[in-house]
Amino acid sequence: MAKRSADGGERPPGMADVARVAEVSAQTVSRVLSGHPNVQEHTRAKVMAAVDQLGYRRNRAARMLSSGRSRAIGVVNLQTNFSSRAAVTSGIKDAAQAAGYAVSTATTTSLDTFAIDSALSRLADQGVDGVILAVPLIHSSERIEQFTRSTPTITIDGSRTESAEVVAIDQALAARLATEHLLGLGHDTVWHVAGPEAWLDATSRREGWRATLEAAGRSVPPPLEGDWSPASGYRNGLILGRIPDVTAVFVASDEMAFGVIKALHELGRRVPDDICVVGVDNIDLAEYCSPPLTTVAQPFAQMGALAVAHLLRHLEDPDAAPEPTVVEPELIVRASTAPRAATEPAPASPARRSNAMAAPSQE
Amino acid sequence: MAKRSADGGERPPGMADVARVAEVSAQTVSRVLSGHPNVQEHTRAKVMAAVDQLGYRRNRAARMLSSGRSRAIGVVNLQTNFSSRAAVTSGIKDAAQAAGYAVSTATTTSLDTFAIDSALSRLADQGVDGVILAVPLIHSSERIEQFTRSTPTITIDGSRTESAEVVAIDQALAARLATEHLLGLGHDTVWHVAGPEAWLDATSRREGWRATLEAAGRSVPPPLEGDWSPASGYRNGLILGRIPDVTAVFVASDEMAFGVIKALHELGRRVPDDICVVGVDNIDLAEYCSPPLTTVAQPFAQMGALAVAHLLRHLEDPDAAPEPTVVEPELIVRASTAPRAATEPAPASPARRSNAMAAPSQE
DNA sequence: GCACAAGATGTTGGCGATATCATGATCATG
DNA sequence: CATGATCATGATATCGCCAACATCTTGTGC
Repeated sequence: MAKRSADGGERPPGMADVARVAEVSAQTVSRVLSGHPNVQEHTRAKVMAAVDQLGYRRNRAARMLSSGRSRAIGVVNLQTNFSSRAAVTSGIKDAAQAAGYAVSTATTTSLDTFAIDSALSRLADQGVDGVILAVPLIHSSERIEQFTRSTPTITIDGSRTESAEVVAIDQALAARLATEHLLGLGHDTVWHVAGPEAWLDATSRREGWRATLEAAGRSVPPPLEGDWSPASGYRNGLILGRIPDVTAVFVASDEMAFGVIKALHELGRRVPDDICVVGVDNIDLAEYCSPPLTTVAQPFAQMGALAVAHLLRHLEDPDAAPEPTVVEPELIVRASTAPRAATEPAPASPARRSNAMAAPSQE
Repeated sequence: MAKRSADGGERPPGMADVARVAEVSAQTVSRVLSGHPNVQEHTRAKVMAAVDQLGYRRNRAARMLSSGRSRAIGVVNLQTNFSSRAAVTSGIKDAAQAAGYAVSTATTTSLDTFAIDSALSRLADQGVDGVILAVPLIHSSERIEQFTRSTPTITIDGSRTESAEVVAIDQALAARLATEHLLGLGHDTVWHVAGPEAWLDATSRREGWRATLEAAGRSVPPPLEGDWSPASGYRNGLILGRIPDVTAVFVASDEMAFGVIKALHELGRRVPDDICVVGVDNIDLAEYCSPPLTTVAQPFAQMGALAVAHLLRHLEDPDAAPEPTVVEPELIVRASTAPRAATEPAPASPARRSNAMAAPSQE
């Protein structure tokens, strides 16, 4: 068995070593280290002294094996470069670390049931105590339901399952903020470049946009759809720029908004003079777009922290009532939107026809 | 002891259960699952059948405790939103996962010795078998050296320590590609916005830039310095735009380049007509900058994979010779650079004198 | 002053897997 | 056909810690 053969190195100290130095039993050491209340101050001090004299650290594997808990939580995330995803994860990590939990993330490259299931199994293998699901659950499978039943799970993108608790950003509100902002600037209606349907966030934004227009008695233009990438924004921008009616666009992500704006530039439509654009996410570069992008900031880190809080509460007390929670986004106004009245007649060179259809076709 | 009390749920099957079903000993199950060669095909099949009949999965904690190895590697990373960092991590994760290793990341918010040391400790607590250090090691402390001596470590940002192996992108080459590209376009010399000195990547780029200029017999302008953020690029752009001599700038990151370009726009200096800009990283949005950004793409994922390969090789065979490895970046030419000759006389508002001395002093 | 509660610490027995050694079977060789 | 080598498998002893129970101390009420 584990014989740190060769190496000549001495193995790291164990609880027994600490116990010997502190002249107490190993169990007492354990109690001190776990913050158990029934230990005399005097004893505690002796133990702590021994601990850092020896540079002792508890062995995670042994703890886990013995107690059946890992003090680790898992996160399922989609593998992307989008900073919004990273921001969520980092919020989760900070909160978890503060609570003494480790985080292990499993990334998936697709949203299909199999891929998500396999990410969950990887986490299960790691022995996580709970999971935060940061991807949309389009079709939940029996295996997934079974997992969420046996392992406390929080979803943070709006997915509902039988047995998982939900923490999310109010996406309908995000859409309403953006849309009302544009209407308030004097636009007759607002067009929309949505995210992929598979993403619940995306559909919530789309519905929020639609509802806002309807509530205001405006016509609802047909929504376009992208895949969150700047390239897909660009393709949609090439379309929007050719529709004379379009004066305001609500784009479901900043990355896509960059693409839309680039396309509009190329078509000679000025932003914000001819067309106003609002994004979502408030990525770092939003302010450095030209023009600086008006967008809806999402409290990613806060949501991550909240998800962790809920999960840990659930882990400590499995009977706690699951309460869905939403956090609110905030509109950040920059220069990609401006009052419509002030800049009505725009003689800028309108759409040129040309090889502008170069956009590669993809679903 | 671990008594899954209450819950009424039956505990997951153990190796003994599998052994019983397959009518072999637990040890044989272990052999089969570890791919040990000395097992008859017949037996192996029986065991496998039992395994997936029961849905058995080995308990990681027990394995770890018993074998002393965790089959997990750790990554130390800086907490940022920059996609380049995420790309490296994701390259690492993929490669590790493919090899059956888990990855746990520890993020640090600062580069000081204490913060890095504490990130390493967190990883040590997790019991990782090896570590990939993705942040620069400015001052290595005794504790850090001790860690790298006892745990196989790879650095991927150029840090050298006594006992860690190095995998890195050739940053001097990145700088040379950018600088030579600009010189090749007819510029007399090239200015530089560097990253923070603490980052070895940044200093390598700066030295590569300097060396290239010197080799070409050009004058070397004083380098400016940012902190990788778009905001710092913007600040430096406001300075550069006021210096009439400046016609070409090599910016040490795309994010900063966005800021530089925004500043130049605001000062009325056209890109690329008046000033050419080259970035580094080739982030997703680089193509959607206006103008689309010429940049040096770095093979982040490849480097991550390579680092994992080296680390695992080292783990399997501790005596393998440590061989430093570099991977090469690639220049991506877009519209933020153009031949100088073609656009010589640029009557754009030249430098105004003012508070342009804001440049922080640096060595 | 006694019985009993509550607090402080020690003792024992695994958690689930793997390493090591032991054993029985098969096989080549002289 | 005996002898040792090689292969396939089993038995046993932990790995380092924590849970449950046992024990010993101290304090408290009547």
